[in-house]
This record gives sequence, structure tokens and C-alpha cells, in this order.
Amino acid sequence: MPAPLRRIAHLDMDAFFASVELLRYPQLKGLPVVIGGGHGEADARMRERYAGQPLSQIPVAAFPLLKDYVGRGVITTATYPARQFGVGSAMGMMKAAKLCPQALVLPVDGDEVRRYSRGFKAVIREIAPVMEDRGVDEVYIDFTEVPGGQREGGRVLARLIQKAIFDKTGLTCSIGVAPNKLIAKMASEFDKPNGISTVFDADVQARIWPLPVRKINGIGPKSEIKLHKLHLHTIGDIAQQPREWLVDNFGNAYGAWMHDAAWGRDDRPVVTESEPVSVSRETTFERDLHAVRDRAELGAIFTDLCVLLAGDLQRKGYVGRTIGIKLRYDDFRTATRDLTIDHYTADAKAIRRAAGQCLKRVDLTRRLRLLGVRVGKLAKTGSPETQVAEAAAGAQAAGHRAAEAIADLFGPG
DNA sequence: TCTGGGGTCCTAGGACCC
DNA sequence: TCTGGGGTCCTAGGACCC
Repeated sequence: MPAPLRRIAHLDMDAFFASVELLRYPQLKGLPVVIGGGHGEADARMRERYAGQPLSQIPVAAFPLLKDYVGRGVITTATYPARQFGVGSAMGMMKAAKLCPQALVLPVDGDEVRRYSRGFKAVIREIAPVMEDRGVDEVYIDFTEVPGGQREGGRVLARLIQKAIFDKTGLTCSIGVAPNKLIAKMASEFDKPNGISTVFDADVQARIWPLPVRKINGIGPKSEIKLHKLHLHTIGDIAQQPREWLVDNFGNAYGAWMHDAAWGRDDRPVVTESEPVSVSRETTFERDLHAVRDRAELGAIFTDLCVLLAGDLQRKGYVGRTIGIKLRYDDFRTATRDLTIDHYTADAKAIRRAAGQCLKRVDLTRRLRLLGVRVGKLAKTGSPETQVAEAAAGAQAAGHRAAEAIADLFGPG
């Protein structure tokens, strides 16, 4: 029996955040809607006004409009009617308002989105257990060994998964099936929404090479500019270059990778589980803040971030020993500082202390638009490498308590 | 019209150790 | 006076992704 052909699927939910909202507000179907922005105050006011009524009964005229939006948010996703106006993900809300002022705005409902995210992934795992989680609305699936995964190059199994997801959630998705993750990712975009595309090694030249370089997952805006300067515009243009030339221009690792990618070569496995590397919290202020003039406000935000972050770590069951901060200045430059401490922690006060040290090493004369706190070098709470450190921290805390007790005995100093 | 929040991985220099 | 090479950890920044 010959070895089965390696078949990898990439599945992408269609306009996920917007589609989840449309399940609640079916009256918005077919209308331009954008999701994002953050605040959600207008939305809350609207819901309050129609409290007691089913959400589906709220008249379309009651929904907040993009042209009335104020704030610094970006669009998370837009419905297909809104995309017709050129509105899309990661676009500033203010810019989108120029393109499509009549679009309706809804805030992101994180809990609801995560619920649907868990739901569609559970459906997939029941059918095809080798699944890699790539975020709320995307996964890779290894079809190779799944019964039926080879039929019509994976199309039959893809159709089954699409139907199962729709039956369970009412949501549609697009799937690409190919010899590897790299091509599958591109293929899932070929026939959106609610499409299936299958690609084989022999199709790379005809279907992949004509695409713009930016379609390769891993070539972003910077590399695109550089490639254009070198007169390379399509993936085929890259494929035609000698490997050494790409290495000379883009460095050893990236140049060689780019050459492989252009030829559709990628042997990364589908990874079913992984440990987090870091956990962070950050926030963009409603207006730029100055470290001195807005000291109290900034200090409160800083503390809040540390408390939220500590809560995240504790809930997830991790401790970490590299504490870092991130600042974004009014000119959008970013600075980071970090500090590795000798014990693992998930304690808000300890995080704040270390992050405070970091803050002392950075320029605070410019106005800030963002502040973030990060914990890295994670280990599972109670895992062997944290034991000694946790015991030491415990002893230290006991030391503090002893000192306090002694201080009590001798009265206030 | 200024551009969110949560991540990963890579590079590169310096410290420090053998 | 000159001056190895390798390994690991720490730190800062940047590209990229969802």
C-alpha cells in the first residue's frame, strides 16, 4: 500500500466577528457593518433603550453609525457589503468612516466570539483530531491520515467539515487543502466566502506564481517594499531568483526561506499543542499622557495592567520571571525594557515592582499613547523549575512577616 | 484619518564562563 | 602586549501574524 499523500488544510472562518454578531442581529444581514473600535458605549445605550426586547427586534435605524464614531480604535472585521467600500481589517475607524459613513458599528464581544471559536474547533477535532490552533478564527488540519481525507484531494472531507460547522454554529468558513501549510493558507483565500480550494504540487506554477509576493504568509509590508525595489512583484518573480542572490539580499535564514516558499516547499508539521511564551496586557489611552503631568492617571493605569496581568497568569496557571514594559510614544515609536528576576512570580505587586524598575530606564519626556506590561520566561505554576524559587520567595515573604512582627513588638519606628 | 491588543520568532551585542 | 573560540543568558528592537 503506497504512503498516503500529505494533505494539509487551512480553515478560515468567514468574517468571523461580524458573522457572530449577525447571528444575534439577523436584521443587519446584507448591510455594511463594521466590528471594532473598543468602547461600545453607543451600543450599550442602544441595548439599554431596547432592553426587554429580543435583540433581533431592534430596528436597523437604532444602530450607531460609523460616521458618528469617535475614538482611536481600528476595525476588527467588516461584513462583505462593507468590504465593497474598501473597508477592511486593521483599518482605523476614522479612515473607514470616510469610505463608508453609513456603515453600522458594533463592538467586539470577546466572550461570545471565544464561545463560537471553541465551538467550531470542537466540531473539527471530532472529525479530524490533528488540528493546530492559529487564533480565534483559523486552524490548520492534517487530513493525511483521516479516513476520507484523500478523496478528491481533500475536498470531500473539507465539505464534511464545512457542513458540520454550519450545522452546529450557523457560520461559514473557507478551506484550502494542499501539500503543506504554506500553500493551504494561500488556497483558503482562493474562493471566499464559503469556498473550498484544493492545490497540488503540480499546480504551484500556475496558481501560486502569479500571486503578489505579499500573499506568502511571512512576507509583510517591509519585505514587500524591499522586494518591489528589487523589481520582484509576484511569487514567481521570487522563484526565478537564484537562492544565493536571495540570501545575499535578505540574509541567510530569510533568503533561503523565501526561496523555498516561492517554490511551495514547506515541511512544518501541524502542531496540536504548544506552551505560551509570554502573557501581556497593554492599553492605548484615549488621549496621549505625559509621565509627569498625568502621573496619577498613568500610575493607576500601570497598576491596573499589572493586576489584570497577574490575574491572567493565575487563571492560566503560569508564573514567569522576565517582566517587561512597552511604551508607545505620541510619534508612534515603541520602546521596550525588561528585567529577569531570580524567582518566578504571578503576583501583581512583584510584577509592578519589576516593571517599575524597567520604567526607570526609559525616556519619559515624550507624551505616551500606549503602556503595556509583559511577563515572559513562563513555567507552569508548581512545576519543578519553579519549586526552589517559590520556596525562596516563600522564605522571603516569611522573612518580611517576621520583620513586621518584630516591628510590631517594638512599636512604630 | 493617524494607526488596537495579543502574540511568536529572529537578530545582534554584551556579559560571563570554560 | 596581545588576545582563541564556544556556549548560554540577558536585553532591545523589529518583522510579522491573527
